[in-house]
Amino acid sequence: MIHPTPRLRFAPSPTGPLHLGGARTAMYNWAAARALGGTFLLRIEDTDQARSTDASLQIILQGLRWLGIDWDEGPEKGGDFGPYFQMQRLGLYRQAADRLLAAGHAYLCYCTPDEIEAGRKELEAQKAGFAGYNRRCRNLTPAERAVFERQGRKPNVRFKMPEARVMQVHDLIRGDVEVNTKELDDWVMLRPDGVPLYNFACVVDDVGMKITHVVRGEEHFLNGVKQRLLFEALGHECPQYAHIPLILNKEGKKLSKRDADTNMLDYRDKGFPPEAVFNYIALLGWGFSGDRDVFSREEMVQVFRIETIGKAGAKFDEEKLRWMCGEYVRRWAPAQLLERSAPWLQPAVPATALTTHIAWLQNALACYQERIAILSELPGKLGWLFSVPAMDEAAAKNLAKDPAGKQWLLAYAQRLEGANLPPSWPLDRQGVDAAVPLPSKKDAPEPACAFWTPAAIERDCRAFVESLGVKFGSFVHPVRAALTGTDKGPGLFDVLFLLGKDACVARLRAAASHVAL
RNA sequence: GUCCCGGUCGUCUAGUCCGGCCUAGGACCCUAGAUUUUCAUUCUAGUAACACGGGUUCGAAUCCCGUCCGGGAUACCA
Repeated sequence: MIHPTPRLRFAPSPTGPLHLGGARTAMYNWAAARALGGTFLLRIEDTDQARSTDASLQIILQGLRWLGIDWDEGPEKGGDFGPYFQMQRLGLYRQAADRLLAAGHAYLCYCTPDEIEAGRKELEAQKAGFAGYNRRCRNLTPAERAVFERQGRKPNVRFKMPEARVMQVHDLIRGDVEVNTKELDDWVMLRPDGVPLYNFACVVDDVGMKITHVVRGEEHFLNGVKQRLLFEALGHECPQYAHIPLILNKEGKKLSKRDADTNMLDYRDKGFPPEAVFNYIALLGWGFSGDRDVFSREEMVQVFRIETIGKAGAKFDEEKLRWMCGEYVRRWAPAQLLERSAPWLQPAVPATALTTHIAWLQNALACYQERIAILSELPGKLGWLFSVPAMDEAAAKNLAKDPAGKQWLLAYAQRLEGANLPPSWPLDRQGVDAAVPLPSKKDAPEPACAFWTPAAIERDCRAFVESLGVKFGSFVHPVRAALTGTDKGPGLFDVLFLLGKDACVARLRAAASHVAL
Protein backbone atom coordinates (compact mmCIF):
# COMPACT_ATOMS: atom_id res chain seq x y z
CA MET A 1 0.00 0.00 0.00
CA ILE A 2 3.07 2.24 -0.20
CA HIS A 3 2.62 2.93 -3.89
CA PRO A 4 -0.80 1.81 -4.98
CA THR A 5 -1.18 1.74 -8.73
CA PRO A 6 -3.08 4.87 -9.72
CA ARG A 7 -6.59 3.94 -10.72
CA LEU A 8 -9.08 6.53 -11.92
CA ARG A 9 -12.57 6.21 -13.18
CA PHE A 10 -15.22 8.04 -15.08
CA ALA A 11 -18.59 7.04 -13.72
CA PRO A 12 -21.40 8.34 -15.89
CA SER A 13 -25.03 7.60 -15.32
CA PRO A 14 -26.67 6.57 -18.58
CA THR A 15 -29.54 8.98 -18.17
CA GLY A 16 -28.65 11.26 -21.04
CA PRO A 17 -26.04 11.97 -23.67
CA LEU A 18 -22.40 12.68 -22.98
CA HIS A 19 -22.22 16.45 -22.75
CA LEU A 20 -19.28 18.80 -22.70
CA GLY A 21 -18.93 18.80 -18.95
CA GLY A 22 -18.98 15.04 -18.74
CA ALA A 23 -16.51 14.76 -21.55
CA ARG A 24 -14.15 17.13 -19.80
CA THR A 25 -14.44 15.23 -16.53
CA ALA A 26 -13.75 11.99 -18.36
CA MET A 27 -10.82 13.58 -20.14
CA TYR A 28 -9.19 14.88 -16.99
CA ASN A 29 -9.52 11.48 -15.33
CA TRP A 30 -8.16 9.83 -18.43
CA ALA A 31 -5.26 12.26 -18.75
CA ALA A 32 -4.39 11.91 -15.08
CA ALA A 33 -4.44 8.13 -15.30
CA ARG A 34 -2.24 8.17 -18.39
CA ALA A 35 0.09 10.77 -16.90
CA LEU A 36 0.43 8.75 -13.72
CA GLY A 37 0.98 5.54 -15.62
CA GLY A 38 -2.15 4.15 -14.05
CA THR A 39 -5.44 2.64 -15.11
CA PHE A 40 -8.50 4.41 -16.41
CA LEU A 41 -11.80 2.64 -16.08
CA LEU A 42 -15.43 3.22 -16.81
CA ARG A 43 -18.11 2.44 -14.30
CA ILE A 44 -21.76 2.77 -15.22
CA GLU A 45 -23.92 4.20 -12.47
CA ASP A 46 -27.27 2.91 -13.64
CA THR A 47 -29.08 2.79 -10.32
CA ASP A 48 -31.59 5.41 -11.39
CA GLN A 49 -33.70 2.81 -13.10
CA ALA A 50 -36.40 5.21 -14.13
CA ARG A 51 -34.06 7.31 -16.23
CA SER A 52 -31.25 4.98 -17.26
CA THR A 53 -31.37 3.71 -20.83
CA ASP A 54 -29.16 1.58 -22.97
CA ALA A 55 -29.41 4.17 -25.71
CA SER A 56 -27.80 6.75 -23.45
CA LEU A 57 -25.07 4.32 -22.54
CA GLN A 58 -24.26 3.73 -26.19
CA ILE A 59 -24.18 7.45 -26.87
CA ILE A 60 -21.81 8.02 -23.98
CA LEU A 61 -19.51 5.22 -25.05
CA GLN A 62 -19.47 6.44 -28.63
CA GLY A 63 -18.82 9.97 -27.52
CA LEU A 64 -15.83 8.94 -25.45
CA ARG A 65 -14.41 6.78 -28.18
CA TRP A 66 -14.89 9.55 -30.70
CA LEU A 67 -12.87 11.91 -28.53
CA GLY A 68 -10.12 9.35 -28.25
CA ILE A 69 -10.72 8.67 -24.59
CA ASP A 70 -10.11 4.97 -24.25
CA TRP A 71 -10.63 2.91 -21.13
CA ASP A 72 -8.72 -0.03 -19.76
CA GLU A 73 -11.58 -1.61 -17.86
CA GLY A 74 -15.32 -1.28 -18.14
CA PRO A 75 -18.14 -1.92 -20.59
CA GLU A 76 -17.15 -3.95 -23.65
CA LYS A 77 -13.76 -4.34 -22.10
CA GLY A 78 -14.16 -6.25 -18.88
CA GLY A 79 -11.49 -6.24 -16.23
CA ASP A 80 -10.59 -7.83 -12.92
CA PHE A 81 -12.62 -5.46 -10.78
CA GLY A 82 -16.06 -5.89 -12.33
CA PRO A 83 -18.84 -6.00 -12.83
CA TYR A 84 -18.72 -2.40 -14.05
CA PHE A 85 -22.45 -1.83 -14.01
CA GLN A 86 -23.83 -0.98 -10.61
CA MET A 87 -27.08 -2.83 -11.15
CA GLN A 88 -24.97 -5.97 -11.42
CA ARG A 89 -23.36 -5.28 -8.07
CA LEU A 90 -26.43 -5.25 -5.88
CA GLY A 91 -25.15 -8.11 -3.73
CA LEU A 92 -22.02 -6.16 -2.85
CA TYR A 93 -24.05 -3.21 -1.64
CA ARG A 94 -26.31 -5.42 0.45
CA GLN A 95 -23.26 -6.99 2.10
CA ALA A 96 -21.67 -3.65 2.82
CA ALA A 97 -24.92 -2.31 4.21
CA ASP A 98 -25.28 -5.29 6.53
CA ARG A 99 -21.76 -4.77 7.82
CA LEU A 100 -22.41 -1.11 8.45
CA LEU A 101 -25.70 -1.91 10.17
CA ALA A 102 -24.03 -4.47 12.37
CA ALA A 103 -21.23 -2.11 13.28
CA GLY A 104 -23.65 0.66 14.18
CA HIS A 105 -22.60 3.00 11.38
CA ALA A 106 -25.99 2.78 9.76
CA TYR A 107 -29.58 2.33 10.79
CA LEU A 108 -32.97 1.41 9.43
CA CYS A 109 -35.28 4.31 8.68
CA TYR A 110 -39.01 3.70 8.38
CA CYS A 111 -40.06 7.23 7.62
CA THR A 112 -42.29 7.88 4.64
CA PRO A 113 -41.42 10.66 2.22
CA ASP A 114 -44.25 12.73 3.68
CA GLU A 115 -42.95 12.32 7.19
CA ILE A 116 -39.46 13.27 6.11
CA GLU A 117 -40.76 16.34 4.37
CA ALA A 118 -42.79 17.33 7.40
CA GLY A 119 -39.76 16.91 9.62
CA ARG A 120 -37.67 19.05 7.36
CA LYS A 121 -40.28 21.79 7.31
CA GLU A 122 -40.32 21.75 11.06
CA LEU A 123 -36.55 22.19 11.26
CA GLU A 124 -36.78 24.94 8.73
CA ALA A 125 -39.35 26.72 10.85
CA GLN A 126 -36.93 26.69 13.73
CA LYS A 127 -34.54 28.37 11.32
CA ALA A 128 -31.71 26.29 12.60
CA GLY A 129 -29.69 26.95 9.46
CA PHE A 130 -29.35 23.52 7.97
CA ALA A 131 -32.61 21.62 7.54
CA GLY A 132 -32.45 17.98 6.56
CA TYR A 133 -33.77 14.69 7.82
CA ASN A 134 -34.71 14.96 11.48
CA ARG A 135 -33.13 11.62 12.36
CA ARG A 136 -36.28 10.31 13.93
CA CYS A 137 -35.32 6.70 13.30
CA ARG A 138 -31.73 7.04 14.37
CA ASN A 139 -32.34 5.67 17.84
CA LEU A 140 -35.38 3.47 17.49
CA THR A 141 -35.91 0.87 20.19
CA PRO A 142 -36.54 -2.70 19.09
CA ALA A 143 -40.16 -2.26 20.14
CA GLU A 144 -40.62 0.84 18.02
CA ARG A 145 -39.03 -0.91 15.14
CA ALA A 146 -41.40 -3.84 15.58
CA VAL A 147 -44.38 -1.50 15.38
CA PHE A 148 -43.21 -0.10 12.06
CA GLU A 149 -42.53 -3.57 10.77
CA ARG A 150 -46.05 -4.67 11.71
CA GLN A 151 -47.40 -1.68 9.82
CA GLY A 152 -45.68 -3.15 6.80
CA ARG A 153 -43.25 -0.30 6.39
CA LYS A 154 -40.16 -1.09 4.35
CA PRO A 155 -37.03 0.54 5.74
CA ASN A 156 -34.31 2.48 4.01
CA VAL A 157 -30.81 2.15 5.32
CA ARG A 158 -29.38 5.45 6.46
CA PHE A 159 -25.81 6.36 7.26
CA LYS A 160 -25.22 7.63 10.76
CA MET A 161 -23.36 10.90 10.37
CA PRO A 162 -21.32 12.42 13.17
CA GLU A 163 -23.53 15.13 14.65
CA ALA A 164 -21.14 18.04 14.56
CA ARG A 165 -17.69 17.01 13.64
CA VAL A 166 -15.38 19.55 12.10
CA MET A 167 -13.45 17.87 9.34
CA GLN A 168 -10.37 19.06 7.56
CA VAL A 169 -10.63 17.74 4.07
CA HIS A 170 -7.95 18.07 1.46
CA ASP A 171 -8.99 18.56 -2.11
CA LEU A 172 -6.45 18.44 -4.92
CA ILE A 173 -7.93 21.57 -6.42
CA ARG A 174 -9.50 23.45 -3.54
CA GLY A 175 -6.77 22.74 -1.07
CA ASP A 176 -7.69 22.35 2.59
CA VAL A 177 -11.32 22.98 3.37
CA GLU A 178 -13.07 22.81 6.70
CA VAL A 179 -16.48 21.22 6.80
CA ASN A 180 -18.80 20.80 9.74
CA THR A 181 -20.83 17.61 9.50
CA LYS A 182 -23.80 19.34 11.05
CA GLU A 183 -24.43 20.65 7.56
CA LEU A 184 -24.96 17.11 6.38
CA ASP A 185 -27.87 14.71 6.57
CA ASP A 186 -28.08 11.16 7.72
CA TRP A 187 -28.25 10.19 4.10
CA VAL A 188 -29.95 7.19 2.57
CA MET A 189 -27.62 4.46 1.44
CA LEU A 190 -29.96 1.75 0.35
CA ARG A 191 -33.59 1.67 -0.69
CA PRO A 192 -35.95 -1.03 0.53
CA ASP A 193 -35.69 -2.74 -2.83
CA GLY A 194 -31.95 -3.11 -2.40
CA VAL A 195 -30.98 -0.49 -4.96
CA PRO A 196 -28.23 1.72 -3.56
CA LEU A 197 -28.08 5.48 -3.81
CA TYR A 198 -25.21 7.41 -5.33
CA ASN A 199 -22.94 8.03 -2.36
CA PHE A 200 -23.15 4.51 -1.10
CA ALA A 201 -22.70 2.69 -4.39
CA CYS A 202 -19.93 5.06 -5.28
CA VAL A 203 -17.91 4.27 -2.19
CA VAL A 204 -18.49 0.53 -2.25
CA ASP A 205 -17.32 0.54 -5.84
CA ASP A 206 -14.40 2.87 -5.30
CA VAL A 207 -13.25 0.49 -2.60
CA GLY A 208 -13.85 -2.57 -4.72
CA MET A 209 -12.21 -1.08 -7.78
CA LYS A 210 -9.29 0.29 -5.77
CA ILE A 211 -9.79 3.82 -6.99
CA THR A 212 -6.97 6.15 -5.94
CA HIS A 213 -8.03 9.51 -7.38
CA VAL A 214 -11.49 10.90 -7.96
CA VAL A 215 -11.87 13.82 -10.35
CA ARG A 216 -15.43 15.03 -10.74
CA GLY A 217 -17.63 18.12 -10.87
CA GLU A 218 -17.74 20.44 -7.91
CA GLU A 219 -21.40 19.66 -7.36
CA HIS A 220 -20.02 16.55 -5.65
CA PHE A 221 -17.89 18.36 -3.13
CA LEU A 222 -20.17 17.68 -0.17
CA ASN A 223 -20.77 14.17 -1.41
CA GLY A 224 -17.05 13.79 -1.10
CA VAL A 225 -17.30 14.55 2.58
CA LYS A 226 -20.04 11.99 3.08
CA GLN A 227 -17.98 9.52 1.17
CA ARG A 228 -14.88 10.09 3.24
CA LEU A 229 -16.88 9.27 6.33
CA LEU A 230 -18.17 6.12 4.73
CA PHE A 231 -14.68 5.04 3.77
CA GLU A 232 -13.73 5.57 7.38
CA ALA A 233 -16.65 3.47 8.61
CA LEU A 234 -15.73 0.75 6.17
CA GLY A 235 -12.15 0.84 7.37
CA HIS A 236 -10.60 1.88 4.10
CA GLU A 237 -8.38 4.72 3.09
CA CYS A 238 -10.24 7.10 0.81
CA PRO A 239 -9.01 8.20 -2.59
CA GLN A 240 -7.70 11.67 -3.26
CA TYR A 241 -10.47 13.95 -4.37
CA ALA A 242 -10.40 16.71 -6.93
CA HIS A 243 -13.55 18.73 -7.48
CA ILE A 244 -13.44 20.72 -10.67
CA PRO A 245 -15.53 23.78 -11.47
CA LEU A 246 -18.39 23.46 -13.88
CA ILE A 247 -18.50 24.54 -17.51
CA LEU A 248 -20.80 27.50 -17.87
CA ASN A 249 -22.96 28.54 -20.78
CA LYS A 250 -22.91 32.02 -22.31
CA GLU A 251 -25.12 33.28 -19.53
CA GLY A 252 -22.72 32.03 -16.92
CA LYS A 253 -25.03 29.29 -15.75
CA LYS A 254 -24.21 25.64 -15.45
CA LEU A 255 -24.05 24.08 -18.90
CA SER A 256 -26.92 21.66 -18.78
CA LYS A 257 -28.03 18.78 -20.89
CA ARG A 258 -30.79 21.03 -22.12
CA ASP A 259 -28.40 23.51 -23.69
CA ALA A 260 -28.16 23.02 -27.42
CA ASP A 261 -25.36 20.92 -28.81
CA THR A 262 -24.08 19.58 -25.57
CA ASN A 263 -24.34 16.09 -26.95
CA MET A 264 -20.86 15.12 -28.07
CA LEU A 265 -22.25 13.22 -31.02
CA ASP A 266 -23.81 16.38 -32.41
CA TYR A 267 -20.30 17.74 -32.81
CA ARG A 268 -19.25 14.52 -34.46
CA ASP A 269 -22.18 14.67 -36.86
CA LYS A 270 -21.44 18.25 -37.82
CA GLY A 271 -17.90 17.34 -38.72
CA PHE A 272 -15.98 18.89 -35.86
CA PRO A 273 -12.58 17.16 -35.76
CA PRO A 274 -12.49 15.19 -32.52
CA GLU A 275 -8.91 16.22 -31.77
CA ALA A 276 -9.99 19.84 -31.93
CA VAL A 277 -12.94 19.29 -29.65
CA PHE A 278 -10.72 17.39 -27.26
CA ASN A 279 -8.12 20.14 -27.35
CA TYR A 280 -10.69 22.86 -26.84
CA ILE A 281 -12.46 21.17 -23.97
CA ALA A 282 -9.17 20.56 -22.23
CA LEU A 283 -8.63 24.31 -22.29
CA LEU A 284 -11.80 24.93 -20.31
CA GLY A 285 -10.13 25.06 -16.96
CA TRP A 286 -6.68 23.87 -17.80
CA GLY A 287 -3.78 25.27 -19.74
CA PHE A 288 -1.09 23.46 -21.64
CA SER A 289 1.34 26.32 -21.30
CA GLY A 290 1.37 30.08 -21.13
CA ASP A 291 1.86 30.53 -24.84
CA ARG A 292 0.34 27.53 -26.58
CA ASP A 293 -3.27 26.54 -27.05
CA VAL A 294 -2.93 23.81 -29.65
CA PHE A 295 -1.62 20.49 -28.40
CA SER A 296 -2.20 16.80 -28.91
CA ARG A 297 -3.57 14.25 -26.48
CA GLU A 298 -0.08 12.84 -26.12
CA GLU A 299 1.38 16.23 -25.29
CA MET A 300 -1.36 16.78 -22.75
CA VAL A 301 -0.61 13.48 -21.07
CA GLN A 302 3.04 14.39 -20.82
CA VAL A 303 2.45 17.46 -18.72
CA PHE A 304 -0.96 16.94 -17.14
CA ARG A 305 -1.34 17.19 -13.39
CA ILE A 306 -4.66 17.25 -11.56
CA GLU A 307 -3.46 20.02 -9.29
CA THR A 308 -3.09 22.39 -12.22
CA ILE A 309 -6.78 22.40 -13.09
CA GLY A 310 -8.22 25.85 -12.47
CA LYS A 311 -10.57 26.75 -9.64
CA ALA A 312 -12.83 29.09 -11.56
CA GLY A 313 -15.67 28.09 -13.85
CA ALA A 314 -15.17 28.62 -17.58
CA LYS A 315 -17.65 29.71 -20.17
CA PHE A 316 -17.97 27.67 -23.32
CA ASP A 317 -16.96 29.72 -26.36
CA GLU A 318 -18.03 28.19 -29.64
CA GLU A 319 -16.03 30.72 -31.68
CA LYS A 320 -12.77 29.58 -30.26
CA LEU A 321 -13.83 25.98 -30.76
CA ARG A 322 -14.40 26.72 -34.45
CA TRP A 323 -11.03 28.39 -34.73
CA MET A 324 -9.46 25.35 -33.12
CA CYS A 325 -11.18 23.10 -35.65
CA GLY A 326 -9.71 25.13 -38.48
CA GLU A 327 -6.28 24.76 -36.95
CA TYR A 328 -6.58 21.00 -37.13
CA VAL A 329 -8.22 20.79 -40.54
CA ARG A 330 -5.42 22.84 -42.08
CA ARG A 331 -2.82 20.42 -40.80
CA TRP A 332 -4.14 17.36 -42.56
CA ALA A 333 -2.34 15.80 -45.50
CA PRO A 334 -4.40 15.57 -48.72
CA ALA A 335 -5.22 11.88 -48.29
CA GLN A 336 -6.20 12.47 -44.70
CA LEU A 337 -8.41 15.37 -45.65
CA LEU A 338 -10.25 13.21 -48.14
CA GLU A 339 -10.62 10.34 -45.73
CA ARG A 340 -11.96 12.61 -43.00
CA SER A 341 -14.30 14.46 -45.33
CA ALA A 342 -15.70 11.45 -47.14
CA PRO A 343 -18.75 10.98 -44.88
CA TRP A 344 -19.93 14.51 -45.59
CA LEU A 345 -19.29 14.60 -49.33
CA GLN A 346 -22.31 12.80 -50.71
CA PRO A 347 -24.60 13.61 -52.32
CA ALA A 348 -22.90 16.88 -53.34
CA VAL A 349 -20.05 14.77 -54.68
CA PRO A 350 -21.14 11.84 -56.90
CA ALA A 351 -20.20 8.47 -55.53
CA THR A 352 -18.14 7.66 -58.61
CA ALA A 353 -15.92 10.67 -57.97
CA LEU A 354 -15.02 9.12 -54.64
CA THR A 355 -13.91 5.92 -56.30
CA THR A 356 -12.54 6.99 -59.69
CA HIS A 357 -11.26 10.55 -59.23
CA ILE A 358 -9.36 10.43 -55.98
CA ALA A 359 -6.51 12.72 -56.95
CA TRP A 360 -8.84 15.25 -58.48
CA LEU A 361 -11.06 15.22 -55.43
CA GLN A 362 -8.10 15.58 -53.12
CA ASN A 363 -7.03 18.64 -55.04
CA ALA A 364 -10.50 20.11 -54.89
CA LEU A 365 -10.71 19.52 -51.15
CA ALA A 366 -7.25 20.93 -50.61
CA CYS A 367 -8.47 24.13 -52.20
CA TYR A 368 -11.00 24.48 -49.40
CA GLN A 369 -8.81 23.28 -46.59
CA GLU A 370 -8.05 26.75 -45.33
CA ARG A 371 -11.61 27.93 -45.87
CA ILE A 372 -13.50 25.62 -43.55
CA ALA A 373 -13.49 24.78 -39.88
CA ILE A 374 -15.91 21.87 -39.80
CA LEU A 375 -16.41 19.21 -42.42
CA SER A 376 -20.10 19.74 -42.95
CA GLU A 377 -19.28 23.05 -44.62
CA LEU A 378 -17.68 21.19 -47.49
CA PRO A 379 -20.56 19.86 -49.58
CA GLY A 380 -22.12 23.28 -49.90
CA LYS A 381 -18.92 24.59 -51.41
CA LEU A 382 -18.18 21.84 -53.90
CA GLY A 383 -21.31 21.75 -56.01
CA TRP A 384 -19.89 23.91 -58.81
CA LEU A 385 -17.37 21.21 -59.64
CA PHE A 386 -20.06 18.84 -60.84
CA SER A 387 -22.81 20.94 -62.29
CA VAL A 388 -23.33 24.45 -63.56
CA PRO A 389 -23.96 26.47 -60.45
CA ALA A 390 -26.71 29.01 -59.93
CA MET A 391 -25.34 32.53 -59.82
CA ASP A 392 -25.46 34.08 -56.38
CA GLU A 393 -26.07 37.77 -55.94
CA ALA A 394 -22.45 38.82 -55.76
CA ALA A 395 -21.55 36.75 -58.83
CA ALA A 396 -24.43 38.18 -60.83
CA LYS A 397 -23.23 41.65 -59.94
CA ASN A 398 -19.67 40.92 -61.02
CA LEU A 399 -20.95 39.52 -64.27
CA ALA A 400 -22.93 42.63 -65.12
CA LYS A 401 -20.40 45.15 -63.88
CA ASP A 402 -18.57 45.90 -67.14
CA PRO A 403 -20.49 46.41 -70.40
CA ALA A 404 -17.67 44.69 -72.27
CA GLY A 405 -17.76 41.69 -69.95
CA LYS A 406 -19.82 39.59 -72.27
CA GLN A 407 -17.27 39.96 -75.05
CA TRP A 408 -14.42 39.05 -72.74
CA LEU A 409 -16.12 35.87 -71.71
CA LEU A 410 -16.78 34.85 -75.27
CA ALA A 411 -13.26 35.70 -76.37
CA TYR A 412 -11.71 33.89 -73.46
CA ALA A 413 -13.87 30.87 -74.14
CA GLN A 414 -12.62 30.80 -77.66
CA ARG A 415 -9.02 31.10 -76.54
CA LEU A 416 -9.40 28.31 -74.03
CA GLU A 417 -10.92 26.10 -76.65
CA GLY A 418 -7.54 25.94 -78.30
CA ALA A 419 -5.63 25.78 -75.03
CA ASN A 420 -4.01 22.78 -73.42
CA LEU A 421 -6.30 22.60 -70.39
CA PRO A 422 -6.82 19.30 -68.57
CA PRO A 423 -9.98 17.33 -69.39
CA SER A 424 -13.18 17.94 -67.49
CA TRP A 425 -15.02 15.67 -65.10
CA PRO A 426 -16.17 12.98 -65.64
CA LEU A 427 -13.32 12.37 -68.06
CA ASP A 428 -10.32 10.69 -66.54
CA ARG A 429 -7.59 13.05 -65.33
CA GLN A 430 -6.00 11.16 -62.48
CA GLY A 431 -2.45 11.60 -63.74
CA VAL A 432 -2.87 15.33 -64.09
CA ASP A 433 -4.03 15.89 -60.54
CA ALA A 434 -1.52 13.52 -59.06
CA ALA A 435 1.24 15.56 -60.71
CA VAL A 436 -0.10 19.00 -59.80
CA PRO A 437 -0.92 19.45 -56.12
CA LEU A 438 -3.36 22.21 -55.32
CA PRO A 439 -3.80 24.81 -54.04
CA SER A 440 -1.03 26.47 -56.04
CA LYS A 441 1.52 28.21 -53.93
CA LYS A 442 3.24 31.38 -55.10
CA ASP A 443 6.82 30.30 -54.68
CA ALA A 444 6.49 26.58 -55.34
CA PRO A 445 8.34 25.20 -58.37
CA GLU A 446 6.06 24.49 -61.27
CA PRO A 447 5.40 20.75 -61.60
CA ALA A 448 5.82 18.88 -64.84
CA CYS A 449 2.50 18.13 -66.47
CA ALA A 450 1.19 17.09 -69.87
CA PHE A 451 -1.40 19.85 -69.59
CA TRP A 452 -1.22 23.45 -68.56
CA THR A 453 -0.64 23.89 -64.86
CA PRO A 454 -2.41 26.67 -63.00
CA ALA A 455 0.74 28.72 -63.39
CA ALA A 456 0.72 28.18 -67.16
CA ILE A 457 -2.95 29.06 -67.32
CA GLU A 458 -2.24 32.22 -65.43
CA ARG A 459 0.59 33.24 -67.76
CA ASP A 460 -1.64 32.77 -70.74
CA CYS A 461 -4.51 34.55 -69.08
CA ARG A 462 -2.44 37.57 -68.18
CA ALA A 463 -1.11 37.82 -71.68
CA PHE A 464 -4.62 37.57 -73.03
CA VAL A 465 -5.95 40.21 -70.70
CA GLU A 466 -3.13 42.50 -71.66
CA SER A 467 -3.95 42.09 -75.33
CA LEU A 468 -7.50 43.00 -74.45
CA GLY A 469 -6.28 46.14 -72.78
CA VAL A 470 -8.33 45.48 -69.70
CA LYS A 471 -7.45 45.65 -66.02
CA PHE A 472 -6.69 42.18 -64.77
CA GLY A 473 -8.96 42.53 -61.77
CA SER A 474 -12.00 43.55 -63.72
CA PHE A 475 -11.52 40.62 -66.09
CA VAL A 476 -11.06 38.03 -63.44
CA HIS A 477 -14.23 38.68 -61.47
CA PRO A 478 -16.78 37.95 -64.17
CA VAL A 479 -14.80 34.86 -65.17
CA ARG A 480 -14.90 33.56 -61.64
CA ALA A 481 -18.61 34.28 -61.50
CA ALA A 482 -19.23 32.43 -64.75
CA LEU A 483 -17.23 29.43 -63.62
CA THR A 484 -18.22 29.01 -59.98
CA GLY A 485 -21.37 31.08 -59.50
CA THR A 486 -19.92 32.90 -56.53
CA ASP A 487 -17.33 35.53 -55.65
CA LYS A 488 -15.51 33.39 -53.10
CA GLY A 489 -13.32 30.35 -53.34
CA PRO A 490 -9.97 29.06 -54.56
CA GLY A 491 -7.64 31.00 -56.82
CA LEU A 492 -9.08 31.44 -60.31
CA PHE A 493 -6.40 29.42 -62.04
CA ASP A 494 -6.86 26.53 -59.67
CA VAL A 495 -10.53 26.77 -60.54
CA LEU A 496 -9.81 26.63 -64.27
CA PHE A 497 -7.41 23.76 -63.78
CA LEU A 498 -9.90 21.80 -61.67
CA LEU A 499 -12.80 22.41 -64.00
CA GLY A 500 -10.93 21.47 -67.17
CA LYS A 501 -11.35 22.63 -70.70
CA ASP A 502 -14.88 21.63 -71.74
CA ALA A 503 -16.55 22.82 -68.57
CA CYS A 504 -14.73 26.15 -68.63
CA VAL A 505 -15.59 26.85 -72.23
CA ALA A 506 -19.21 25.83 -71.80
CA ARG A 507 -19.71 27.88 -68.65
CA LEU A 508 -18.06 30.94 -70.07
CA ARG A 509 -20.41 30.84 -73.05
CA ALA A 510 -23.46 30.04 -70.99
CA ALA A 511 -22.78 32.94 -68.68
CA ALA A 512 -22.16 35.27 -71.61
CA SER A 513 -25.51 34.36 -73.10
CA HIS A 514 -27.23 35.46 -69.92
CA VAL A 515 -25.55 38.82 -69.81
CA ALA A 516 -27.53 41.62 -71.37
CA LEU A 517 -25.63 43.51 -74.00
C1' G B 1 -31.77 30.87 4.85
C1' U B 2 -27.13 28.07 5.79
C1' C B 3 -22.46 26.07 4.07
C1' C B 4 -18.50 25.77 0.29
C1' C B 5 -15.74 27.66 -3.93
C1' G B 6 -14.47 31.44 -7.20
C1' G B 7 -13.61 36.72 -9.34
C1' U B 8 -6.78 39.00 -14.38
C1' C B 9 -8.70 41.93 -21.50
C1' G B 10 -15.87 40.65 -24.18
C1' U B 11 -14.16 35.04 -23.86
C1' C B 12 -10.26 30.98 -22.52
C1' U B 13 -6.02 31.83 -19.77
C1' A B 14 -0.23 32.90 -17.94
C1' G B 15 1.44 35.19 -13.64
C1' U B 16 -0.76 34.25 -7.42
C1' C B 17 1.73 28.98 -3.57
C1' C B 18 7.82 31.26 -2.82
C1' G B 19 5.44 39.85 -2.99
C1' G B 20 9.93 43.24 -6.87
C1' C B 21 11.98 40.18 -13.48
C1' C B 22 4.36 42.67 -14.74
C1' U B 23 4.82 49.99 -17.96
C1' A B 24 0.40 42.26 -16.64
C1' G B 25 2.21 37.70 -21.37
C1' G B 26 -0.40 34.28 -24.95
C1' A B 27 -4.93 32.70 -27.62
C1' C B 28 -10.11 33.56 -29.60
C1' C B 29 -13.02 37.74 -31.13
C1' C B 30 -12.73 42.79 -33.10
C1' U B 31 -10.03 46.86 -35.90
C1' A B 32 -6.18 48.55 -39.29
C1' G B 33 -2.31 47.33 -42.65
C1' A B 34 0.78 43.89 -45.81
C1' U B 35 0.37 39.86 -49.56
C1' U B 36 -3.37 39.17 -53.45
C1' U B 37 -7.59 37.58 -58.95
C1' U B 38 -12.16 37.00 -54.75
C1' C B 39 -12.80 34.62 -50.14
C1' A B 40 -9.72 32.30 -46.90
C1' U B 41 -4.86 31.41 -45.13
C1' U B 42 -0.40 33.82 -43.58
C1' C B 43 2.27 38.06 -41.52
C1' U B 44 2.45 42.92 -38.93
C1' A B 45 0.25 46.44 -35.78
C1' G B 46 -3.65 48.02 -32.53
C1' U B 47 -7.99 48.26 -28.91
C1' A B 48 -8.92 45.75 -24.34
C1' A B 49 -8.10 43.24 -17.76
C1' C B 50 -5.61 42.53 -12.10
C1' A B 51 -14.25 43.33 -9.22
C1' C B 52 -14.31 47.28 -5.22
C1' G B 53 -12.56 49.28 -0.44
C1' G B 54 -9.25 49.00 3.48
C1' G B 55 -4.78 47.15 5.54
C1' U B 56 0.57 44.77 5.85
C1' U B 57 5.15 46.29 3.17
C1' C B 58 10.34 50.30 0.77
C1' G B 59 7.26 47.66 -2.82
C1' A B 60 0.96 43.75 -3.94
C1' A B 61 -2.42 41.08 -9.50
C1' U B 62 0.37 38.26 -5.87
C1' C B 63 -0.33 38.29 1.60
C1' C B 64 -4.64 39.72 5.26
C1' C B 65 -9.73 41.66 6.22
C1' G B 66 -14.38 43.46 4.52
C1' U B 67 -17.95 44.41 0.57
C1' C B 68 -20.09 43.25 -3.93
C1' C B 69 -20.89 39.87 -7.78
C1' G B 70 -20.93 34.82 -9.83
C1' G B 71 -21.23 29.57 -9.24
C1' G B 72 -22.15 25.07 -6.42
C1' A B 73 -24.48 22.31 -2.42
C1' U B 74 -28.42 21.69 0.83
C1' A B 75 -33.00 14.50 -2.48
C1' C B 76 -35.55 7.57 -1.26
C1' C B 77 -31.06 12.00 -8.73
C1' A B 78 -26.22 11.26 -10.18
